[in-house]
Amino acid sequence: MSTYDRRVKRLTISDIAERAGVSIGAVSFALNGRPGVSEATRSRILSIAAEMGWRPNAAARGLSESRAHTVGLVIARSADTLGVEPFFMKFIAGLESELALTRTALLLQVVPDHPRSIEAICDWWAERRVDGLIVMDLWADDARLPLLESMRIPAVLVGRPRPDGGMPAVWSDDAAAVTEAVDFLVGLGHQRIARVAGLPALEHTQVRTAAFHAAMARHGLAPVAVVDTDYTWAAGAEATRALLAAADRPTAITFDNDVMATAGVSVARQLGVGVPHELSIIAGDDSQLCEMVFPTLTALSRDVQAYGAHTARTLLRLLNGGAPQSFQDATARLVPRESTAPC
Amino acid sequence: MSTYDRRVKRLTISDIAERAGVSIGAVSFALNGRPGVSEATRSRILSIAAEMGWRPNAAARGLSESRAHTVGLVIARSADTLGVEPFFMKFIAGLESELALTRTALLLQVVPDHPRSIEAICDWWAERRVDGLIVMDLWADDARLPLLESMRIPAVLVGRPRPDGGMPAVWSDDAAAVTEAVDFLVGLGHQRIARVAGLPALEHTQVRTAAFHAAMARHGLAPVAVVDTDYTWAAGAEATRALLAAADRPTAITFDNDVMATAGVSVARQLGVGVPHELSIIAGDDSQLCEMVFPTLTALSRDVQAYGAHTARTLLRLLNGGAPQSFQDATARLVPRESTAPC
DNA sequence: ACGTGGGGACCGTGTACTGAG
DNA sequence: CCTCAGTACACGGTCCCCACG
Repeated sequence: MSTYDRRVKRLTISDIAERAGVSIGAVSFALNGRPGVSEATRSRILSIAAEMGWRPNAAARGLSESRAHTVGLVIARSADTLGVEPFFMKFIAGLESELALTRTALLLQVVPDHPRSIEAICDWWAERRVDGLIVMDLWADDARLPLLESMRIPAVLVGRPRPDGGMPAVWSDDAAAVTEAVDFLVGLGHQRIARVAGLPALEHTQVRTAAFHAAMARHGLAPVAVVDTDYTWAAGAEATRALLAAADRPTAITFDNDVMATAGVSVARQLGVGVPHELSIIAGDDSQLCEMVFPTLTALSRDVQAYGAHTARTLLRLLNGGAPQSFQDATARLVPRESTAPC
Repeated sequence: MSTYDRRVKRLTISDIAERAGVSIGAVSFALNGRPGVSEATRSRILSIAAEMGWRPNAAARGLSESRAHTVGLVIARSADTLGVEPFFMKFIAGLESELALTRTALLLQVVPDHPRSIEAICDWWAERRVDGLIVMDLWADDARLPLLESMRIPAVLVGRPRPDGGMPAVWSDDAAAVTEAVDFLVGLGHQRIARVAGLPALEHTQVRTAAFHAAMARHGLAPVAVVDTDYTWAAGAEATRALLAAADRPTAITFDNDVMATAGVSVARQLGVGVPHELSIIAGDDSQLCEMVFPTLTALSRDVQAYGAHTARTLLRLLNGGAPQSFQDATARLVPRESTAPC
């Protein structure tokens, strides 16, 4: 016999019905705000339910409604890189602030790679554990999208909308943000600018890289280099080392996240390259980290929590029968700090 | 009419039964490995189920078994501090590596304070969304514990076991780790040592502070100061500034996490105090962050993912009817880096 | 005819009980 | 009499149909 007996009698709707002297159907109607009960009965039932602390059993409700009142988020990254990226926790907090309003739960799965992410999605869907999904870290040619479409799984994409518009997306104009960073550096007199990019398979990396080339070209400049990485500190350090060792050393580098920008500062210091006077640095994500290093980092900043909240709202609208409707969030804005200076 | 029709016909157990030419009872027995079906029938049913990609409906199973196959994790911290602490994501990844083995899902909730954490727990339990809980950030006098006991909610504590032993706990010897740090500093010749602690309401902060006093006393030393904080970078910076401005400035400071230690390095530099030659610094958590700053931080390091995995395993054992059995994880070990030097 | 509330089918699984070979 | 499979009901809600005043 276990310490915890699963078979303890728990409060059900019939307890409420009995206590109120009505049928369970009446209780159900009263609680869901449907017509069919008088206002007096409804309020009596509601106060009894509240008093007894009754809440509908999620499994029973889910079975009856064919709705789990739960959405899923699968994150496909190694735990190491996840940990240092403040982005995810902030995003999740934003998601939940919105989900809580409709009593929708969030199921989370952290898996190391894409195949296992697909596996997790299929499992959740087959078991009807989730009503819909939030899909992050979109690849340029993402195997999950055809899967989601063919299985008709409601989902919101965190990233650019697809041309066909079948799924809603929540996104911000990465290209404009990158352009602002380039314009800012050129305005300071920089001509030799390099970009340390994130995972090349990710769509937004490609968008940003294209925008970087375009912005440079508009100023009649050629990029010193664009280096692909995996977002880690080590990769950022190595990229910086290579860039600073080359003959045509850049006078400014933009990094695709804050972690790598920090690595860049660190490497520059080791090599005796002064930041910002000999090298300007811009971080592609903003977080407390950017204010924790010396010099503090000029960064592209956005409200990540709001981003998460908008994502949740977009998914909920879809689940409630709304047509797929994408949402463009605010563009990241440049926050100048100490790591950038005139050239 | 919505794009997504919730009423699409989905595979159920009766589809499998029909296809196999048996009753649904036989299918259920076959899939759950119970006696009552012949081996030939069982394997035939299993292969048909696998071929059709059938998975039991979680709501139906949960309703029938009175078990959600889901556990909950409530994190009560502001999104800001959560973001910079790599600890949580690593811990979650560790939890899930273990939960996935038994197909148990993880429900996550991030709330800003304790009362709302209690609210979330009550909601989940009343709705039977979870079978058990993982309780982190224990307070010395934690209002959640009596609640969990009175409602008989299975839970595992991440922290020291309670004297009564009613709930299993997963913990590591914080006192020993702090002692090792003090011994290390004293071994380097330090006499004036200060401690920048975390949230004073948290139990493990109190344990560490007590251990700090004891270890110092054993060496015949009096602490320069023990400063309570809220774990944020700003608090760490302020504490460091105060300590370094005082007449009896410490020659070494231990910080309760990596973020504040980073702040300490930053403030020391601003004040022209050389690290490590004039000031040694030890970080109480280890992460990539400790290797991202200059000088790199000597830290108390542990395998946080394994910690999460052990926690999940302990909870699952309890849920499967095992007696509450606590688990002492490995003690954090000191990893010397560049931020500590002889005095 | 209309507002109100009772009775019961149904959602998909798990699992006693029952009965046939 | 023992093995295997079929039937029936429980789990706790939602929601439709219909009786009653």
